[in-house]
Amino acid sequence: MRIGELANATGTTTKTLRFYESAGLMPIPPRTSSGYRDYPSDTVHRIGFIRRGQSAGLTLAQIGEILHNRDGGNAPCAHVQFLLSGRLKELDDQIADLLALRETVQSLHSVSLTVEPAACAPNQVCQYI
Amino acid sequence: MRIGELANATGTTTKTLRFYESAGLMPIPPRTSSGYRDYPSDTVHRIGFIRRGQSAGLTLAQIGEILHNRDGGNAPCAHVQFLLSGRLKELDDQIADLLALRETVQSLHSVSLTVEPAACAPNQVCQYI
DNA sequence: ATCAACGTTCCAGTACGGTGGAAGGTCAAG
DNA sequence: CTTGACCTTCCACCGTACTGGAACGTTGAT
Repeated sequence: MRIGELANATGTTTKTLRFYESAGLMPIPPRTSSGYRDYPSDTVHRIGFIRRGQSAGLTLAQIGEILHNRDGGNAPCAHVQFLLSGRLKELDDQIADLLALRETVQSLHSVSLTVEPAACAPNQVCQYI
Repeated sequence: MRIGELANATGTTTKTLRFYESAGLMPIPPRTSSGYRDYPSDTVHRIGFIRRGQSAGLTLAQIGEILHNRDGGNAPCAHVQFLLSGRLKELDDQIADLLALRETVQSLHSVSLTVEPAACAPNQVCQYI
C-alpha cells in the first residue's frame, strides 16, 4: 500500500508517516519502480501501536525502543512493564504537582475576587500575585 | 544596578533577563555611558512578579499582558482575574485528563504483570498495548 | 600594564512532535 | 495531451522558555 492509503487507514498524514520513518520508528519500506513507498499491509498495526503508545503518554523515543526490541526478535514485555511503571510514577508526580498548583491558583483567584482595584499600590504590579 | 546584580538579587541569570527584555516583559532600561544596562532598583519587584506568575502557571505572554496593562496605567485586576480563572479551568481539565490517563496506564501495567511473554503473538507488537 | 570578572551583540541550538511549502516526478482518467 | 491527484526530497518553521558560545568592549584591582 502507498503512503496516502496508509495515512488514511490509520488516521494520520503522509507527513507524519515520513516523520516517523525519519525518527526511526518505521522499518524502511520497499519502493515501487517509480520510487513510491510500498508498505506491507500489517504496517497498519504498527502505526496503531504507535498511536496507542502515545495515548498512554509514552514518548516516540520510548515507543521506538519497544519497537526496536520487537524488531530485534525480543519480546519487549519486560521493557514495556518498565516503561509503564515509570510512566505511572511520572503521572502520579504530575498529578500531585497540578493539584498543588490548583490550590495556589485557586487561592489567588479567590483573593482577586475580594480585592478592590483602588487598593492597588502603585509601586507593585499586582497585590495578589 | 547592573544586569548581574539584578540577576543575583532575583535568582535568575543575565541571559534570562536579556531574554525577558527581548520578549517585551521588561521596560527598556537606561544605559550607562559605556553601554551597560542600568536598572532602577524596583525592577527587582517586576522580576519577582514574573516569577510568581510563572509559579502560578501563567505563560510569559500572559504575564506580559498584565505588565503592559500596568505599564499603561490601568489596574490589571480584572484581567488577572480572567487569566486566573482561565488557568483554573485549564488545570481542572489537565488534572482530569491525567487521572483518566493514569487509569489507562495502570490497567495496562496490571495486565502486563500477569501476561506470559511466550503468549506474545508474532504478528503484533505487544499484546497489551 | 595586565588580568579577571563583568558587560555587549548576535546567531544557533535545546526538547517535542510534528507542519508548511517549494520544486519536481508519476499515474490514471478523460 | 492535459489535468489533477498523488508521490518524492529537502529545508524551514511552529511554540515555549530559555541556554551556549563566539567575538569583542569595560571596569576595577593589582
